[in-house]
Amino acid sequence: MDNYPTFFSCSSSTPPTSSLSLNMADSHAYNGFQGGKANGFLGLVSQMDVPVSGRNVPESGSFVESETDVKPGKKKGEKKIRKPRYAFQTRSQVDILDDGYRWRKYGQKAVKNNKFPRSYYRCTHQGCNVKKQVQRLTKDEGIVVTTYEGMHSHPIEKSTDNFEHILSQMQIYTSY
DNA sequence: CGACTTTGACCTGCGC
DNA sequence: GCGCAGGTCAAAGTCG
Repeated sequence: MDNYPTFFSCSSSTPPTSSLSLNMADSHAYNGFQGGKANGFLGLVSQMDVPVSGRNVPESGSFVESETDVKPGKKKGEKKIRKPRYAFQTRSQVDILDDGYRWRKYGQKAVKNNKFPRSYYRCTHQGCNVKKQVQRLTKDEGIVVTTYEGMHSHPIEKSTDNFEHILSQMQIYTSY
């Protein structure tokens, strides 16, 4: 289901912010994530409050907050913990967006209605349970959708120069 | 040799 | 209940 209830709050015609100061590398940036109260973060919206009737084709816009079920059922009787999930699109030639953290790939799946496989990564930092999915759009193979799940519980591991470059690309894309 | 990727199998949820 | 699709596991392979 590539149409998990995402909706893109920022349309291409209305760039949400002119000065995108997204800094996932810093721990205080988590607050913006966790609270979901966008602090100028690309019109971050909470998915749960929105009735999803019908599908929203991700044509434009770039950021989404949604929730996901974690724990497929490895441990029975365990409560389902829902972790917030944050997806954004970037225009990039490469799938691997180096955001400064170290990721280990743990799976890859072909998804329906998409000729590109989706890759699953997990943060390798001990005790850090953050996951991300990387997927390219069939519709526009220049766009990579990265979905983050969970919060990093540790500082970034290397320079974010590269990530800032990515961010600048996001900016370019969202302002189109 | 350790860290990481690859890849098929397995599990679970969901729609019919 | 069945089948499909998404998500995860884990063994084997690869690389520095």
